[in-house]
Amino acid sequence: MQHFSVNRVDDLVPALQAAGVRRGTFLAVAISVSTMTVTFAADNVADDVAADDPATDRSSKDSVSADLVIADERVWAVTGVDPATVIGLVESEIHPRWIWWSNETPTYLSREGVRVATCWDLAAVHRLLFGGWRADPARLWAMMHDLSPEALPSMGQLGLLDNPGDEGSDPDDPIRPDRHLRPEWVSGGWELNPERCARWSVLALQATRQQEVRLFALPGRNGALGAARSESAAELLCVELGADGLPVSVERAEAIIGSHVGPRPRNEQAVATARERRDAEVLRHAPPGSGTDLRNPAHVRSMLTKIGIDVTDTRAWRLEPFRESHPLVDALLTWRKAERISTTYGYTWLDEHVDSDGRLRGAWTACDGAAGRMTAQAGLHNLPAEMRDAVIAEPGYRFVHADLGQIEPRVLAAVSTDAALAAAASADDLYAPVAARLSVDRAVAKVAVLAAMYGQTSGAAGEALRGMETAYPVAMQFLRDADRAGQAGRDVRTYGGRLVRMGFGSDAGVVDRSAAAARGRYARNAVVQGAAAELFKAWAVTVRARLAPFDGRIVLCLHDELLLHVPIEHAQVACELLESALPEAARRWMPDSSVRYVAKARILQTWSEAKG
DNA sequence: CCGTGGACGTA
DNA sequence: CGTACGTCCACGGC
Repeated sequence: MQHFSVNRVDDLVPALQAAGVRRGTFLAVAISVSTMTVTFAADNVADDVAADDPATDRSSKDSVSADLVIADERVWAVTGVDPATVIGLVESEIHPRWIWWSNETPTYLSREGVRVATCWDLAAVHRLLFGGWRADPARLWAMMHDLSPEALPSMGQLGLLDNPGDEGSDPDDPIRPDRHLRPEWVSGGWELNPERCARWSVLALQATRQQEVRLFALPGRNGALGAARSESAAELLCVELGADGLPVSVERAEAIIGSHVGPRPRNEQAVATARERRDAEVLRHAPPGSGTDLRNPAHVRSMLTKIGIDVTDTRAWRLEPFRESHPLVDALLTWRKAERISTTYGYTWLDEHVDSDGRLRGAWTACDGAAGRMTAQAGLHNLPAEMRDAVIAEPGYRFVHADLGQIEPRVLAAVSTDAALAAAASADDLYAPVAARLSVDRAVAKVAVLAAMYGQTSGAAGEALRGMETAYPVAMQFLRDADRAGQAGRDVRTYGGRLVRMGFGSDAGVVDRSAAAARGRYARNAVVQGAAAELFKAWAVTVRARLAPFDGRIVLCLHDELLLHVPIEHAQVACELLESALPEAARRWMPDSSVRYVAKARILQTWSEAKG
């Protein structure tokens, strides 16, 4: 291990370069804040290639074997120098592909003002390979070595006594005799000194090689390696989204909130008074003696029964037809809307999530536990359309917005390799040629396509659905296969290789018919929604990379929608970049380019101008 | 205190 | 007897 201290840190970059570390080289890093240490590990044979060039991708080589014994990784350690500064230096001089266990590392780096372009996020790739969401190092390592995650060792109150796999072994070895990671290493022990820190980065490098082998081994998943890189970059994007936040005008937001629930209350008493006043506006229409708690659905339901409205639940869409029947219904529905604003998107929400710099910040995750869509907290993903009027670009900036048009049926065409549906995707409006093919109205065609993807069997879709069978048999068979797998409790994988677990729960295997049908729909939807999420993230991280030179930032990702915040002078180029990044990302996601994807980018001042 | 179901916002 | 998620609320178990 080469060791660099304050005096010799300038030699680090030349030493890395001399060892063959260059652009795109896998470089595992571990940061120990407590000992002010950062260590790097790289393969001894530096045969990595430019990260973003699919033509020279590792997948074209056959040199990766299943037997990954790494005898002599190269390791470097830097102590006594701010780790983030060191990493920032290597990033700007070399631009490696950083390897780390999870996005905790880029989160730390971001807080220290350092952002990197590319990485390999072991946790993100683990979620891809094994499904679910838990991806801590111990679990990741265990599953990578085919050890049961149920047998994960724990620290335990009594130390070694309750760790039978650990007798007589070396506490300085991070790997126990039973091949599990040593718990006391995982939970911070690796930070104790530079030697341990170095071992920790070597383990990350080894885990990466194992993941690569797993990805190559996925049958028929040429896209899995690209998905691993894309999902890793999405983790970086999520860190940045959380740090940057969404520009919001507090003044405008308060005006919108005020229009529903009145001005900002001055104290707790005023909150209660306003609430009672809103309640009274509904209850004055209610018959005497009925339940008075509007927040209790059971009370509301019995109240409605008393005025002759008998419903199974009190959801808005169910009550909507009765709006004219009785003034109570209209008052109730109006109350619900105001109550939503008041509780979820009211002044409290504003105070808690919009910082003094006018940025709405929430935590982002790059994939949910199911099909792999991004999620966001603090209401970022379910902001009422009305509130988007308060999402305003800052002075000197513009929003640049685009969404992926009809992304799910286009992705279905691609992943199912249905040539007829792919042909329909060549149109700006995919549903037009589908409607022509089925000899139905566009609206019916749309319902039929969505019904096929979501597993809906009732309603108006039935007839057109039969037309789909003859017009697009390949896509329909693909969906049916997923449905059957789900019903049988068999796991499915998305195009990019993400495992969607179906064998969950205690009742796996023996489920009643409706539960089996629900699983079928879940799987049917997951292979489409999940693949669409992969393409979307590939697009988003491509935009992130291409946008970097123009001081623009992605400030919102919404499943098929991107919102950029860009200096005015760069808004036009960002607009073009959003559109040109789509075919680039699609090509990387899936080499076969027979399906056309569409995105129309526009320059906006407020998000609400995007219509919706 | 915590999990569950109803309700509703987004895609 | 269309999918996913986040958030708030009331309830009922502990």
